[in-house]
Amino acid sequence: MNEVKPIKVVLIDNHPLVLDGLRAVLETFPHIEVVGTAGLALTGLEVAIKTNPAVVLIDINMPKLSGIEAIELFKAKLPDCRIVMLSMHDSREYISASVLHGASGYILKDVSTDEIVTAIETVAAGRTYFSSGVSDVLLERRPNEPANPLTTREHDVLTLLASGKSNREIAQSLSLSEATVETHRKNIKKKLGISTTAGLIRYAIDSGFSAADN
Amino acid sequence: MNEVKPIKVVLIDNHPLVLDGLRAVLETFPHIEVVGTAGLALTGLEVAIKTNPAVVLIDINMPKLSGIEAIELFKAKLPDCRIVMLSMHDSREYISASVLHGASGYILKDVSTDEIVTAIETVAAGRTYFSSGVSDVLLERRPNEPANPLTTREHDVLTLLASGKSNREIAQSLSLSEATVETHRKNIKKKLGISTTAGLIRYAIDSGFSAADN
DNA sequence: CGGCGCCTACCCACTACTGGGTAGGCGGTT
DNA sequence: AACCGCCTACCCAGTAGTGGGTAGGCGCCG
Repeated sequence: MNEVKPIKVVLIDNHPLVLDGLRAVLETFPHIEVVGTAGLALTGLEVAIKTNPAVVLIDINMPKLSGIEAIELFKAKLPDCRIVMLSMHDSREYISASVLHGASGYILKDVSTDEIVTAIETVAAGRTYFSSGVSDVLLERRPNEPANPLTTREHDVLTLLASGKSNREIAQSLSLSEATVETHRKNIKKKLGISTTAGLIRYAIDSGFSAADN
Repeated sequence: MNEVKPIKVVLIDNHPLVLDGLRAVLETFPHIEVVGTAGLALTGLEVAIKTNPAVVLIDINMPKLSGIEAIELFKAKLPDCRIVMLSMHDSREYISASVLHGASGYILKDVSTDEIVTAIETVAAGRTYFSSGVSDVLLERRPNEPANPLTTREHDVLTLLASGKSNREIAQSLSLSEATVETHRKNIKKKLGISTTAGLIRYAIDSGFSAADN
């Protein structure tokens, strides 16, 4: 059905390796055309505005701009463009958040390339695509449950926490009382349903907080 | 110089995406021949024994077998095979550890594909290759400094710690006293020069401990 | 056999984090 | 104006982790 006009795709990932690899693989399929790639969400947006792709594949774990924020930008500038999130891990909160913000698909990076092609075809046809592990997460969660990502301040605290700082150091960095940092931390834990510090840090790293190189 | 006989390469990575992508990219170079790929270190070893490649590219962040352990296995079975480590982050201790265990190269995944080709050519020619960020790390460190990776037990403890477990839970998992787990944790911190739990977890995740999907 | 490294385990005082509150100020919405 | 969400900040009792020891048992190597 899509043999006549190829599906235009833009790829965004901060790993050139993944980018070039994905492009090389996708270009072996005649019905898919990679019209642009980018290493940052913002440059990706520029590329997409110029090329008007049907589908954008974007890594959720990006340095400057979180995946969720990126979805909003893309949806605002290119409302007809379908967005597929790529993620290394199945960070539960962000799957639902992605969907709520308008992503049409969510696939884990440990998926086969065939499945990525299927995902592109499916969302280009106007439907949604979620890789196996992902749909489980979505089913677990009632739609009225807000899946509220964190507030700005909570985001700040979590980022510093993930970079290996103690409450006291975070308080100093943000010019806050230590007590306030603890309040934020408590709220984050409550929101995410995570009880240990270790779990918080895993969550932060998996979700693309934390520059990952301190 | 290598145009006549292509360099035989085996790729090992637990992300099919990276694997297929890397293969697709490398196959556009006539002097490089990908003779096999694998998603696990052990299956990779089997493939390598059958195909006798000149170079093995292996992800340091593998579920079952850590990158370092994998190097030892490969060196034991295939002493002439040159090994290049692929890593997502520049985990300082493990760069040196890789080199000490016999890796011929260490490249970060956020490197261009051209640089990967250069790395393959260089190690196949009998030299070593380290991507830019990596060589800095090596220079920082005196060769007599042991770069001692952790003991088996410390490795176990750190892995569980990174998966979000408390000392008590780790003690239960490993059938140890809580006090012993704390001793191990103290020793790990001393060895790595990391004081916070958060820092430990970052280290663990960056270094390819932690199954990354609990 | 003596030494060394590792694993195990405990003591102690101290500090940090936890999880439960409450609460004032601020800005935006109804 | 009343409400709500967010940011700020504190109280408290309890638990967990820190950092400094010591120490016995075990296996390996010279």
